[in-house]
Amino acid sequence: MESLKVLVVDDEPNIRDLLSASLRFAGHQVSVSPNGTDAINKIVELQPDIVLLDVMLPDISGFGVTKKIRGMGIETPILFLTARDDTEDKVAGLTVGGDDYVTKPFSLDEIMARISAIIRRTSKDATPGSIIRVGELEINEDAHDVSVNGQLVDLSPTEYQLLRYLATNPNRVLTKAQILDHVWEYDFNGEMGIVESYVSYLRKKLDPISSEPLIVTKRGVGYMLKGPKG
Amino acid sequence: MESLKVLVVDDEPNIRDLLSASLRFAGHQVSVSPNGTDAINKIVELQPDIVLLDVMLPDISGFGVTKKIRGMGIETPILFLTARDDTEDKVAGLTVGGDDYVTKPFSLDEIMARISAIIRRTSKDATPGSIIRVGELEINEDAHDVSVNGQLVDLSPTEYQLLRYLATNPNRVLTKAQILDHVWEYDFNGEMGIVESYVSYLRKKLDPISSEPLIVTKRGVGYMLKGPKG
DNA sequence: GCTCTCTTTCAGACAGCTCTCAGGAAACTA
DNA sequence: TAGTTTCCTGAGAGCTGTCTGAAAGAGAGC
Repeated sequence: MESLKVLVVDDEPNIRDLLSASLRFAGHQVSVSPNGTDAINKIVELQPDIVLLDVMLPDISGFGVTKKIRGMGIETPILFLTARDDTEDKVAGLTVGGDDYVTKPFSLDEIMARISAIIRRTSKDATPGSIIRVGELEINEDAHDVSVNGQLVDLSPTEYQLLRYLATNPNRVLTKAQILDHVWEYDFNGEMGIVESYVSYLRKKLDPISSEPLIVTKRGVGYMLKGPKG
Repeated sequence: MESLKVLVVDDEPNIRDLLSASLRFAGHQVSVSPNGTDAINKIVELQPDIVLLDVMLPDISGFGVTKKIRGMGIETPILFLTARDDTEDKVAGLTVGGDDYVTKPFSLDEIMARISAIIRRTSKDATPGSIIRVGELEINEDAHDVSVNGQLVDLSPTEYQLLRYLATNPNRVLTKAQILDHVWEYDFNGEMGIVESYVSYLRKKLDPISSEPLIVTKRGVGYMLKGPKG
């Protein structure tokens, strides 16, 4: 994914920092905004490629912001951030066009995946296949499908996300802390043992099909997905 | 690695001295700070390339310092220093963006490796491969892999660190004391015999593959990794 | 309501690692 | 050559990190 102009709109500083740090690290130009009116100004002024927009804002709601800028003829795609218990149907109606939403608390990897998906859909010409291939492994992000040597593997949501994160960093050791930060929700309060458990689950499903173990343990460091060449 | 501006923030003078001495020796410009408020001032004033930040400070915690400077739009990467028994969930969240952490007690070589890694990741343009090559030896820092003449060698964490330290100083004799200081944690209380043991382990694994002994003993002085020339 | 799946925690088993020690080899010294 | 120092390496005790099955809890769907 090339460098994008991203606007992050949220009234919670923690969320803003988390998102802006991650997005900047991913190579994007990030601006932040704490409320609706400021967001509208920044959208008009900066013309971002995508807006991460909290629905619950102190002044104008995220919906209001959307209505306003759409009224101005601005078609910037929006990724809404909503609380989990917000009535989903209200949000669902807003995902027409290029828009989408994630519920709080989210995981970083989920946000990144959604952004990629939106950009992929809205950029007409380029259709950079949404397929991640690492050796015998193939992940189809559109279909949420995983196959090894052409054979489909049924994964739970968390298993899928974990594998996806590993697959986007092949031949690179990822610490349990990194995995926890990217795959689990940001308010997850548990221990790293859960990463071990899920790696174990993945291995049990993948290794019987693959010709050699895909996930290798680097003792004292972390885990690594083994790609075709070192 | 070129010369960097580094700020070391820790309330323990011993740690400050240890780190600043090593970093200066490595050619960096080092400033130190004993607490959070002073650290914030110095970060704003000096604009360091990287901050080594103890989490446990007498006034503001390392997290507080981070929040403050991030709020000012300062994106300097941070390497956190945390106690090993801090509940790990507190640490989670630190590996997003360019930041990272090490647990106390650490080894100097680990600190240096982390700094290199952070700088490598955050400097967009230059991607100086994370591969150390010395003669027939090749160390892939991303994969934590070691190979001799293309053949993979399986090393324990300590063996890896020792070899890495030797490989970053090829054709240069390193005393056992130096090795102990760099590879083992700073509160290690044992004898230098352990260096001999680990050199022995390494030789047993490397020499059967290499065409000539890689690690040579300089009797009465220390050990040296033999590079292609000299 | 019930069932089923998924998530998360936990504890036992186990392999691998760290570190010490001691006997013996090798290399200097005189 | 004999004595002394330094280094090498095998053996082993204890520890740590990892794996995995079991089981409780949460949530979705019927």
